[in-house]
Amino acid sequence: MLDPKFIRENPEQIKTIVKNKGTNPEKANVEKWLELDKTRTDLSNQLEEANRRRNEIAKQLSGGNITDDLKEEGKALKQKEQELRNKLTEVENEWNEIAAWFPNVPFDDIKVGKDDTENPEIFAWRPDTGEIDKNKLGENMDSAKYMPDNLLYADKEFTPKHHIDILEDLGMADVAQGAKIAGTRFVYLMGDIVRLQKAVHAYIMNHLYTKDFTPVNPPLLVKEKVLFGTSHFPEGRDQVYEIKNEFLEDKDSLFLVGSSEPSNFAYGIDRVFKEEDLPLKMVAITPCFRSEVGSWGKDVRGIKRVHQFDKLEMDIICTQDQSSDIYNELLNVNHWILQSLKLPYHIVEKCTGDSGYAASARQADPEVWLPGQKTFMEVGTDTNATDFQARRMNMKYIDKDGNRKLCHTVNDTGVSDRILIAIIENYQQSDGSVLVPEVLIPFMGKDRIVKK
RNA sequence: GGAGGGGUCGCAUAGUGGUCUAGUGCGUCUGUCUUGAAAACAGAUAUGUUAAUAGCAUCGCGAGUUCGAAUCCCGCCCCCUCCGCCA
Repeated sequence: MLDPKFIRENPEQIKTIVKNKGTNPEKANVEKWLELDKTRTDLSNQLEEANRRRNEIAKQLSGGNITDDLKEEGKALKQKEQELRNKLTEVENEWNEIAAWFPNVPFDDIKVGKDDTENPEIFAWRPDTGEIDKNKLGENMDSAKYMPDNLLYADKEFTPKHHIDILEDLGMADVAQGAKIAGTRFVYLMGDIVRLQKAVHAYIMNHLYTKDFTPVNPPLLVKEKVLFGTSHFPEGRDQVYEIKNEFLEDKDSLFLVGSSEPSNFAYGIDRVFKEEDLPLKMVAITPCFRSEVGSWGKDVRGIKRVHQFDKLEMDIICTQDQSSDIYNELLNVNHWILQSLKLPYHIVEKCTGDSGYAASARQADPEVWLPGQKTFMEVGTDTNATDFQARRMNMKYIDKDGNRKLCHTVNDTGVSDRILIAIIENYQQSDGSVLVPEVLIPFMGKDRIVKK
């Protein structure tokens, strides 16, 4: 949510942002909003004037000296007030509805681009030779030609396999049974792949504990306002599973979160933090649920895009001065994870056209190189939402001078289950086994995953 | 699912139709006093909105009665205690 005052004063800028971000201009209709805004102010002034007069009359009548004239005027005012309030509510609803579609203002240096093919690469790294010269980076996949052609950890040269083939050969994934009991894009993961997942989680959590993170187990079924708060609604409503049945205590629906981000940030709803208590650095490992509507024909093979997966997610509530540094700090966590797992990767900063997430003022995606598929796979997203989510969630802090200010929110994927794909495809061996990355061996209790 | 109690200004409480946006205590801030601190005394101390030190809104939420609602009616939410059921 943007500050109405800001919209009022910068309508042309909003139009540009709507265009650059590819937001539906019918929904994010600036002109219509401005019109409604005027009507709203007008109605609101009239209503306040009516209320003022009504209060005045009530005061005059207090103490029992009732006169019919004033009583009649009061009665008439009540009528008028009712009408005004109805109109105002109507206008305000529409006014809010449109404003809900205005995306956050991107930072000035964010590239204007049409889609992911124009995302600038800001960093690239491979385990054997280290960071790739920044001059060699470009857009999208331009650094691919500097990425390893072959598997870096293979015992000998062979044609790499797709992760799902490796998983099924090793008896660690059962897609067919998942589909049978829950439908397509549901999968059973079993055995060492699960142990590997737990190892990755433990490895990262131990690191984050030293960085002042608070582990959180949040609710995963939440009310609508939570998903509105993070801006998953209204834009991404179709991505979310709605739980609606007669057994809910509340009549309103609940929604299964697609990430712990909404749940974690909702911890700050209607709160006023003390400045010295910020940043509040939360980390949660939770299941995530996504309908994936609209991408039913995409990534159908394997576990890259499924309806349910686990994610280690970092969510930080901070002051306005802290968000940029926190954003970089989280990106450094991503660097640390991928480098210590010795996975080749690059990081792209999302251009306006690829940053569909309304709350985003800046976003970057770490993407791991898959030598077998000769492509990068997104494994996370670091997002600075500035005050966009905080305004929707009414999340504030009191600064040193006693002023109330909106918080900033920053969120980043630590790892999702996609990291398992990255590990398996990069560490596969000619005999079908998979090496365990060195740093995970103590957490895994073994150095290789083999067929039973 | 059944029975009862409760949600008021940071905290604790008072407040059953007008003098209540709201009293009192604690806390916090400022001042007086003091070398300084404490104590005592005096004053201040909610948020949102708006150009506004004026106005309006807000006593869990929503709707209603009334000229006028923290207070009355209706619906809902949340918390606590007990019983039942269950993971």
